Amino acid sequence: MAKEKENVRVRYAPSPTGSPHVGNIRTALFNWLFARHHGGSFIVRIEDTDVARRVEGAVDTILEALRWLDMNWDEGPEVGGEHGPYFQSQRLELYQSAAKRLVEQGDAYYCYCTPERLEEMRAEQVKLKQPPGYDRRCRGLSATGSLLKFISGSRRVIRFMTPLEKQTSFTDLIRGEVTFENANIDDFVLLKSDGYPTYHLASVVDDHVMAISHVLRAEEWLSSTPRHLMLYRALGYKPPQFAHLPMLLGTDRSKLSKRHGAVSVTEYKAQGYLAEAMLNFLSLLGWSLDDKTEIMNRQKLIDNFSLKRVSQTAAIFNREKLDWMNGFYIRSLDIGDFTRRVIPFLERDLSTEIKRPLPDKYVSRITPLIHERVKTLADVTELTDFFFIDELDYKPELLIVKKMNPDLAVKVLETSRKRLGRLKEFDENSLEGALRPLTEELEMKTGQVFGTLRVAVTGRSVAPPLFQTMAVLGRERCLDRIKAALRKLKVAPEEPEGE
RNA sequence: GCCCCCAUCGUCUAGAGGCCCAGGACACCGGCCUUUCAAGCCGGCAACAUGGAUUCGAAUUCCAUUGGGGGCGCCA
Repeated sequence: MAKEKENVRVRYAPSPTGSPHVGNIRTALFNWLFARHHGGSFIVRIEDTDVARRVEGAVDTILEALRWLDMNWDEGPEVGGEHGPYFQSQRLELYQSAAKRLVEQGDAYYCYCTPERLEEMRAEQVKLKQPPGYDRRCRGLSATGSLLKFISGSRRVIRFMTPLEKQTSFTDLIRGEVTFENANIDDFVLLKSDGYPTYHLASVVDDHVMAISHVLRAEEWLSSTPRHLMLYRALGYKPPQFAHLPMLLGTDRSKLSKRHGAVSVTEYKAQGYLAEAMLNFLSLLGWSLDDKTEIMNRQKLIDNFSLKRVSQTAAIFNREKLDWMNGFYIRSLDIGDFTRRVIPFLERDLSTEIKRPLPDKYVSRITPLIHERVKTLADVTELTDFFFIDELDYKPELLIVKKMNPDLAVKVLETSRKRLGRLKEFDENSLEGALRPLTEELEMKTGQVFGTLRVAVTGRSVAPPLFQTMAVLGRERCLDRIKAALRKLKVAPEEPEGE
């Protein structure tokens, strides 16, 4: 038992067809946590055996995602390892010789059926309401017949000769014993006509050669597991242990896809989610520590991760909870760290008319004001753009806050303008000292006075605390904005009733 | 159509026969705090899919039904 623990070797085997899906990364995370928990190895292997679907740059995107979440790999691209290469496209001979060996052993055969024929066959099966699957036409082909077709130039694949009887069972670490009737499994392709292996062959060969101890993959693979087991047996390999993780679904309960909005981790990063939050959130999709612990850092996750606590039920990716958790992590950042992380988002999203680079000192006076008010780093721009813009653009009506009228608003603005002009210091305390008494003097509520000022100074009715905001903006800017507001009020026509 | 998996609040989940007329979190709804918005604190709403069986006792075991998901490619 203890010996097995030391030999834990798991892999994340993405196919470079685009930017990685959160579900895909969740699978990577569980593999990574499992490896780290057991002191084993986490291997990254690129399954680039589909020439047609390969996407340029996808490998980099995938590795970048892993790096962002700080999931380091012990073997794989860039770092190498004893079992390389870690790109399947560079291991073709391995699969080809395995396939050939299976043919020689009588466990596989050449198939000359054309894609067109297979399509017709499938159409027919659908029409007759039969289960789709290869009809095994070439299975009985004699060696001579096969050779003749080959010489005549027909393209061919290698198919596995699936046993027609009995059943295949195995113990899934999460679901227990699972059994399949062999008769329901068709003669699947091992080697495509372009000489590339299918997933089934390649993953079995590689998992064996790379000494993978546990295969942790999404549940969508559960029904191909008997094929893999048959292959292990035919090749004389000892199979690894299997654990099929619950799927991640979209809000409509179907397999998570682009239709469900942001699905790639790269997008989440760009939207201002923190890697720490994403990691924590993903870890809770299909796994839990106990009945109350939710906030866990990387080390705590590693310490506690266990397949025994992985659920069997598919989970819906709940964006609202992610938002909450991201906000929680943001709030727990110290202000310097928060500011440092915010700057790239401001640089990216603020109007191009604003001079770059943004002044660090000014920005670091602003960030404390919205630190606990954002759910994502990208939220900051919208909340703070009035700090950077010269001319505020807003409707004059906005200046008439609740329980106010234009005359009162003018009064508030005029009075505060005078008062602010005389202030010695323009910091939070003196501002409060000067403005708070105004409410009594004018016999108004704080909401009326401060609300009006808020709009004048920020151009919006929702903003960070007034005195701090004004202090950061500075006297000159505040006075200019109050003047501008006054102008808006005097120029603005009376609002017609009932509009 | 066939095969496989799954089934606790809207969502993520705790629960491995009595501790559960079911606990936590998000969301939602109130309240407090408060210059707006947040944050924070307090409170509330809300679930064991259905039917059988086993048992003194079932959310927990078994069987059906229903529902959901996944798979059935020269894709992974």
